[in-house]
Amino acid sequence: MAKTYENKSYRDIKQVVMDRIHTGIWVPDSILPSEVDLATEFSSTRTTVNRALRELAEEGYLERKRKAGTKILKSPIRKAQFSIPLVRDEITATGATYRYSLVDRKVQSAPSWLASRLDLKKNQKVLHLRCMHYADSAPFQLEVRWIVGDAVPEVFDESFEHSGPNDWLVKRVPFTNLELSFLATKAEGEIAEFLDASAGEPVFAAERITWLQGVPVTHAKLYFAPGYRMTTRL
Amino acid sequence: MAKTYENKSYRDIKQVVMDRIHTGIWVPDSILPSEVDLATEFSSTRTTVNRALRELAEEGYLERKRKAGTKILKSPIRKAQFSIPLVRDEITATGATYRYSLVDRKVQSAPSWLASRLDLKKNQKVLHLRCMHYADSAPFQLEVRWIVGDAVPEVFDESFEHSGPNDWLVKRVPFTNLELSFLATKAEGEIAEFLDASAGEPVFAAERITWLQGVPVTHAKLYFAPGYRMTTRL
DNA sequence: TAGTGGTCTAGACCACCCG
DNA sequence: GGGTGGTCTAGACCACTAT
Repeated sequence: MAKTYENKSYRDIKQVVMDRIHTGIWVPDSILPSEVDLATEFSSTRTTVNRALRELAEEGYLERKRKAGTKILKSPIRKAQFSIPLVRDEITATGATYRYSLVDRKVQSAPSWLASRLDLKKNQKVLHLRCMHYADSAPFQLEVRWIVGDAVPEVFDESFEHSGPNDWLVKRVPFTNLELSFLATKAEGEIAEFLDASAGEPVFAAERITWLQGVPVTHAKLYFAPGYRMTTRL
Repeated sequence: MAKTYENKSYRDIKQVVMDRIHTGIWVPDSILPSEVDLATEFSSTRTTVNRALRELAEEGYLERKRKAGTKILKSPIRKAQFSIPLVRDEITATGATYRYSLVDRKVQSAPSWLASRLDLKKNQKVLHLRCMHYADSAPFQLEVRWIVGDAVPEVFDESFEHSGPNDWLVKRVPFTNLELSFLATKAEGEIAEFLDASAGEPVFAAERITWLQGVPVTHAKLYFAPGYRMTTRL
């Protein structure tokens, strides 16, 4: 005997759909009833059902295609979301005091690895910065940044003595594309010294490249002090 | 002379809102006009404006509160999304051939560090597994996994000789909560051998803990072969 | 308590794309 | 060609919360 549901909210519908998937009433690779049918079953409207299914699709559980219908994905595409706060916020959020220090600043031609990575023209002028971010006087992050002059000419007027280029960039230069990588690397030489790490110690690093409408804006490599973890919860 | 917009789609409205923020027409910390006003301006309806603003809020640009209105955030909370595919999919997506190998399998009491981490009772039975994942015969990932027997009793009947516990778990055991960390660690001893890494070489690792309605299900630590990067684009 | 966003309804037109 | 999802409209009631 089929149980009848009389739900109202899109949240309830999401819940029922997920329950049916988990209990095996609906199985992976099969097609769900159409929105119209579900709306009838739930004594709801298509608009509400649509929102429920749309969100579940965004969350990676379903795949929707016109005419083909809504399919249950075999293995949900689990998406981990990391929020990328400003270093300052990340540090002060822990209760620690944030301190910034400019290590060096130099205008130069783009080194060839960078030109190749960002697809720059030969000899394009870039601003090269190295900065340290401290949490309660302990090294937290070493930032090695390159900013493309053609994309942001005003950057050459900034000293970045008292605050980091990231703060400045997010306020001034929007970006439309971002490539972000996480990796493990070895702390050596100066990097180890700045981070107060033993030579050869593994450190967590992030590499970040941003573009504004196809134009490369900046390349940043962030080396975190030993022991750093990037964590998220779902 | 104020320009009038006559947009229809929620996408257009999102675009206009973002443009106004980027060009400084609307500034951080200020409050946007109400949905009703915007609907009028855009010759649209509140429903459509609502969707536009709701999505921008989800994307981290706005903060919305009843009665208080919609505020522009100073520094948008940038969210990086990483999809967490099954290892198999990650490897085959590159065109390489995937191979799985069970290293060892043991039923035992939870070691104290694990019991503490997952908040298990003393002497709770867990299944301990170590597995290797290869891409074209090159080591790709070493998986060190613990599965809590009380949460998944059937797991003790599985041999996991020919396919990994992850495949099995995602099909059989839904989870409601997930903690995921990325970190850099040193390859030593057996880990280095399995990953074909030099002793002391930095490797990228992920730690993943899942719960089902508050009950801990599994703990996995994934060690990637040297050189691995986790990358995402926005 | 009044104003704002959160959500639902009922209906419509359309784009896409499978068969 | 026809069924499915994508989206918009016009209107309504409600929940929250700043004032």
